[in-house]
Amino acid sequence: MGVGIDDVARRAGVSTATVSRALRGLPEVREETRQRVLRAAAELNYAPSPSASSLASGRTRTIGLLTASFSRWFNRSVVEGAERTLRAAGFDVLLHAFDFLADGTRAPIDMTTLRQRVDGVLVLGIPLSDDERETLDRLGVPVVFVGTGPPDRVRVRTDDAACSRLAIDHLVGLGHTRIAQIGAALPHDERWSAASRRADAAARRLERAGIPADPSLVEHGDYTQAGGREAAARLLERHPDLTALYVYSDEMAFGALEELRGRGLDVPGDVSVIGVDGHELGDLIGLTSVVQDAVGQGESGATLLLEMITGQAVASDVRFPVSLVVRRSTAAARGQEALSADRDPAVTP
Amino acid sequence: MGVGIDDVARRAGVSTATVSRALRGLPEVREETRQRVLRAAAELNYAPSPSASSLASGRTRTIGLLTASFSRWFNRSVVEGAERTLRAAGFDVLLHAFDFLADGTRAPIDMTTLRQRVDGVLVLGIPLSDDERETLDRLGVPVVFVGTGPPDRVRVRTDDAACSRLAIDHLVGLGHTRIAQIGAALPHDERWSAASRRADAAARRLERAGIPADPSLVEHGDYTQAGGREAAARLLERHPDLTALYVYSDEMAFGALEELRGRGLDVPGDVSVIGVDGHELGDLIGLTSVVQDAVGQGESGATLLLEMITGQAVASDVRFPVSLVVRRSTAAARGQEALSADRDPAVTP
DNA sequence: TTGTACGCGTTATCAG
DNA sequence: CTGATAACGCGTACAA
Repeated sequence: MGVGIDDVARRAGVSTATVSRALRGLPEVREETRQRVLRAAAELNYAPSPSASSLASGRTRTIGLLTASFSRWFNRSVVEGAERTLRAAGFDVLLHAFDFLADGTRAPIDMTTLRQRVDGVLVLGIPLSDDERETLDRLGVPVVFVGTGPPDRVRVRTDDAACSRLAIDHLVGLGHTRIAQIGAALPHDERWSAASRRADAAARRLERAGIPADPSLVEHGDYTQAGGREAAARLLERHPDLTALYVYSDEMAFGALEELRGRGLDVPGDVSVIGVDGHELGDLIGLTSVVQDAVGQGESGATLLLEMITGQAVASDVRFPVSLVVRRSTAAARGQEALSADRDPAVTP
Repeated sequence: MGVGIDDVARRAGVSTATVSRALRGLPEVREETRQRVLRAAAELNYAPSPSASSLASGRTRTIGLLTASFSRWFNRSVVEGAERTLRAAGFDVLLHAFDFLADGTRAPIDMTTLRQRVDGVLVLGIPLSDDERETLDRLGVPVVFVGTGPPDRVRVRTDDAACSRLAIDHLVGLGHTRIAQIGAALPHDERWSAASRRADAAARRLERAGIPADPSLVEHGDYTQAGGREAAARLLERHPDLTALYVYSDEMAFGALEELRGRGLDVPGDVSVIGVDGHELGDLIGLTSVVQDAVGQGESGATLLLEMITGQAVASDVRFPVSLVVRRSTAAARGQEALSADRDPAVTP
């Protein structure tokens, strides 16, 4: 069934080898011959079989996209950017989404399913175990990490230090001293995750402001709204007197807002909340946030991967800038009202 | 390079044919032989080459997922459910996302890239042109439509009539008569899109309530927040006196809320708003909504597709139920306060 | 139940 | 610049 390369060859009056060369745009074909082949292919509505092509060439024109679930804004935004870039370059995208359990763990990823299937792999927001990294390496294809990744690999990420700096300095500038955080529990690779970089940077900024470190002021969520809500509940239980919350993602921050509202606490009257991401609904909800360009990180990661596939040398550590967008969810700590005289007095979202 | 099927055969002391049969779990292999093969394969860390396997068998164990962009909640939720189901069945997912332009149009989809690449196709929320449907058919693989699809195809969808019935009856029950709608402009297949089904059903319910049809009370968005906001602006420009808004997706409804707030209008004091979907943030924002199970629709579509691939007869039209969740964004029309005496008086989200 | 041998549709090598 | 032909690695009739 189906029309094959030799049908085209026969019709164009050339060999299959020439058809293959002409269709792939190789330079050693006379222009007139190429046109003849192109016409014959079009007339027969010919399209090469990807399996046969892969088998013979060893290339697949396919990229594996390993990502944590779309329930997280960052992941789906990165996927959007990466998919678009890869498709524009003629690559297909094989999607592997992984669900994390509530405690931050997940089932181990079986990389062997990708063997011989992809020309490269993009890993989004999933810290991999050493074992997983090793089997990934054994695939023998380029790998790019987006969002979180070991320092010796090609990676694209948010400037996490700047992230925490902007957030903490903003809160400190408003007079807050009882500042709690909602980060992320991650089973693997903790030192190189975005969450741990943010935690480290936050600790430094707090110290710099003369605020003593207190581990009990740090809780962990799973980057979902529900997880953020639960983490906020645990914090408020332990520290009813906290006045500010630095949350590592907008979605977790939304969950925290729900919890605060549920407890009858006013935002920002009683508690200021700042998130990270730049979620589309941040404006409507009035959430102050450190925003980043996630789609751009996807595009960038895809571009790097494509360059590696064509054998180019690439920058190994691309860092994306962040910026602060102040909305209604943060305000001066009690007793510091003067500082915020010019701010919108509107209350909870 | 790499270990092949004959390495395994040699090690297990059998032929390559037996290795192939044993590894695929075919019944005609003696159990003892199978174990020997399995052990040899494991020891050599063997995995069959997908390209070679596809080339020889004609099967790919891959599903094509055609979807409109993840910017829409429905799409990403369906993808989540479908991906999980397909992976659990041992199928890979090839992701093709398509961006719609603001006017509801998009670049034509080139289905030929899927030829010989997939065993089936899942189409999510993209109305296809006749031409696209035809080339899709020529792929010769089963196709399932989720969210929107022609009546003669296997499809999974929301009960759109119930959707509009719940929404309109809710608003009518609150005493509203100037009810505007934000639907979706779709370039192809308009008669069979979810939006047109909802529009038809809404018109019927309004008529039933004695409210005359007025096309100028219907606007179109692109299912994004920004599109919803713009559509709301156009409606309010034309009909400053409208008191209720039935929006075909929560995200567009969020955009409408932004526009209303921007104009200093109170929700639900001046205008009631009801959306559709069951977006995670509906609760925090206080949006009344007709909720549906999008993840379930993804799972269902994937299951149907898998059944079709194995040659089973399947239900051709699966309809998912919807239900109404009332929150703060809807209230009695002015002059009807008595009806809502028991409702939360809270104002704009 | 197992083995043999051919075919799947390209690409790449090497001559010409 | 073009053609002949050998891989590529596995599935599957057919034979045993």
